[in-house]
Amino acid sequence: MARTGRPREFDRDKALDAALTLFWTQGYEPTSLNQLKACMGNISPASFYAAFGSKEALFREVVQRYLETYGQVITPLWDETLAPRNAIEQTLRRSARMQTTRSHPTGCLIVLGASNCSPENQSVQTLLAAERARTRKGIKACVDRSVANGELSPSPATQTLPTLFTTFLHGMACEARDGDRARKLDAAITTLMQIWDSLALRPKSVSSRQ
Amino acid sequence: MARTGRPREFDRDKALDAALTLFWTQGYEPTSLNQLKACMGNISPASFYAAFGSKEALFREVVQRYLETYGQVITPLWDETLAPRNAIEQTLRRSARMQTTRSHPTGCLIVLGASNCSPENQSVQTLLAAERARTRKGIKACVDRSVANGELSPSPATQTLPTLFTTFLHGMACEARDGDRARKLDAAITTLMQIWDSLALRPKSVSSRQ
DNA sequence: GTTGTTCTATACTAATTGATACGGAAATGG
DNA sequence: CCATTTCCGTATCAATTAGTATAGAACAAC
Repeated sequence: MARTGRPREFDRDKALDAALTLFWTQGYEPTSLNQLKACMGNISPASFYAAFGSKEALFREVVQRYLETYGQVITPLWDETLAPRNAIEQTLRRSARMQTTRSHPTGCLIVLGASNCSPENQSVQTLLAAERARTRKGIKACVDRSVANGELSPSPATQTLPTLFTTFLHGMACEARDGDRARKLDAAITTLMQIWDSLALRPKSVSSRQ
Repeated sequence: MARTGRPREFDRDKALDAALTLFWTQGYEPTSLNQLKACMGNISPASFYAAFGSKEALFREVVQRYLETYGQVITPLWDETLAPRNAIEQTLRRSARMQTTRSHPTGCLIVLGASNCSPENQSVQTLLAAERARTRKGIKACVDRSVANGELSPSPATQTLPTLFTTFLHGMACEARDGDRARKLDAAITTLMQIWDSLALRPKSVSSRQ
């Protein structure tokens, strides 16, 4: 459907990607509209608000794009064709690699994107907290699935696994931001996964290094 | 030594504590001078700058105070009278409890205090990164010490332990901020420490729950 | 009580924040 | 060509940012 009127002069998609990079680097609040407009191709305030509505609306769109691209590293959590152990291991390894890759900002936008917020931006903080809760739930579902299929016993130790893996996953955001490389985190993941094996009644899946 | 002149009307120490709480909750950048002055007892701008110099100088003082109080939970790392395994376990358990205690903000100021920063405040970010590096070094020293005394073998798996524990430690800041309670993290720590035991050649220290 | 010192209150600075108003430019559809 | 639609550039908004200037108030020492 052809739209009438003067066409937009900048590439909305590229502008969104540029905003994603800036928000990922600095976080929500410290990123000013001036910086955003500059990195989006020196667009005017009018163009900005016409195309994206507001700073918060842009951020929400940025988070959405992040989840659809970089954030895909954690989708194994919801892939029931994968053995639960493998799903978690893949999630950790792919996150480690993604968060340490230098062709884009390091760390995780969902963990670090709005970690410093004044009260008036609590909605933004809540947005990311909800995503983290979703991840937590995905990890727990994998462990539950493994208990259900008899690989893991429903022991107290098993019940600590979701927190253990989630805490490590979120901690990688800090380590990646501080300069840790993929290889280092990946090696730690290998050691971490041994906990699973030590709790397994009967091994159902083998370790895979993608 | 008695100082001449009009004495200060507010309690500098209490004001510093109030600033600590505010910075801990919101982080460095989103915390405005107006908020600070308000929570410090509605002190005037003149009083603020006379007593603390600048926002950044206040933050540095706040970090110092944090390290001298709440941050003391990680001092076992440098206590060579403790068995290395015990030092790390104590550090994790005490951090978990401290970060989840509700009589003050949750999470860790060193991890979360300046995670969102614009370029002009990079010095603040660097300040906290240096502290995290110090922690990382302390954890590694414990593992090295354990290898040196023959408890752990210098295997590849052993060499991943510092990253493993550090990542988990820093990850707790996120989990605590998201509402996890001490008991939950503490249980995960119990499971995490089993990795150490599985790598130990000969157990030299027993698990302690403070 | 006077002097000297250090505090506080008020007003203010220049710069920046996120967001708008408005007029003109540039395209489409007829 | 014209009419309509949409976008862009500029100027601007009120509010807030970190930080100061100035004048006077409140204490100590003498």
